[in-house]
Amino acid sequence: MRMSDAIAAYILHMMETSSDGSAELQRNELAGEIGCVPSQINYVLSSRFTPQQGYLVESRRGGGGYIRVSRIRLAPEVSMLTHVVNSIGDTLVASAAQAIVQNLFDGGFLTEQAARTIAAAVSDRAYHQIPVGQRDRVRADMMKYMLTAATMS
Amino acid sequence: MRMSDAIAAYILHMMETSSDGSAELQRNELAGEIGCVPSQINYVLSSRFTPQQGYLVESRRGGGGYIRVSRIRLAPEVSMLTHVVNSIGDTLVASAAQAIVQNLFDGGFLTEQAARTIAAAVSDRAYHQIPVGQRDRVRADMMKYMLTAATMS
DNA sequence: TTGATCTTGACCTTTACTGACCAAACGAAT
DNA sequence: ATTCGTTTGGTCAGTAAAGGTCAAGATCAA
Repeated sequence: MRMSDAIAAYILHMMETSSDGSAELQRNELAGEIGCVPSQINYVLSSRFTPQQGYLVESRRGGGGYIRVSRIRLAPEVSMLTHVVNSIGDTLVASAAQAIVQNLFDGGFLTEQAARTIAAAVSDRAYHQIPVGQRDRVRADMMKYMLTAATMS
Repeated sequence: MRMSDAIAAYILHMMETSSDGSAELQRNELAGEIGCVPSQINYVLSSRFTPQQGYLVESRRGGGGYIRVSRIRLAPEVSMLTHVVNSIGDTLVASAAQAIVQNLFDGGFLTEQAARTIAAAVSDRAYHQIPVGQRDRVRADMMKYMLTAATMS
């Protein structure tokens, strides 16, 4: 198992077991327990706990410093999908697209069938006929059209 | 025996003997064992483990990367979708795509949200960045991937 | 012969990991 | 209040470790 996955799992577990659903940790201590360099914690936070994936990360340096990770509170349905659509730029990489779909599904904004369908439509394998340099643009378009349509249900 | 057949057989064997019916492999390692170049694994996956043939391929790059191949479980009630997927050729015009979606929705094979989503993804508007002559090919691909994904649960 | 399928290798993109160096917050001494 | 050492976390560039793409050539089958 990748070390990054172990770190992510650890943080997720902390979030699940804590009373308020957030994880509060100390960077050096966690790095010591898991056995990695401290900066890898930052790598995991920035690659797997981004706002687009539905997480909020706050931190403080100095004595008594901490890192707190919590799930972003989800807004009402229509405004959530609209907000996500508006946040998508002209291009969208496959991994970011998958994260968006996962987050919307977790938040209950997409049915399982719709989520699976969208995930398939934005996966890299669906674009093999399209030149590599253009895929992310088409994907962004596709995602916006689909989420907009999903909103109207 | 062709090398591609050997690779396909190897993957199939992995799937049969694994506990969950899926094969998880590392591209370079498998290429080394079988004695072919790594990229041939991709060729085999894209020619013999397509959604139309009933397989789902997922992969991840980077350290600790992997390729996972699994067989799509087909429930009796979704044989309709399977049949539709198989009946789609290499190209698919927008009007035919809309008709297919409408029929599947009417038949109760798609939820309303999924139907709206798919309809958006195969509508002409979604393809304005793609050269006209290529749209129907991409659309056919997109439709097959989405319907295949929609059959899974 | 000719079109489809197979094979290969050079080059590319993404993801993971590490460590040196940086920046901020705290607290005690002045 | 200022200074300064200590304790945190932050950044970034480099390296390594995967898988992906593409086009050219080889082989096979009709």
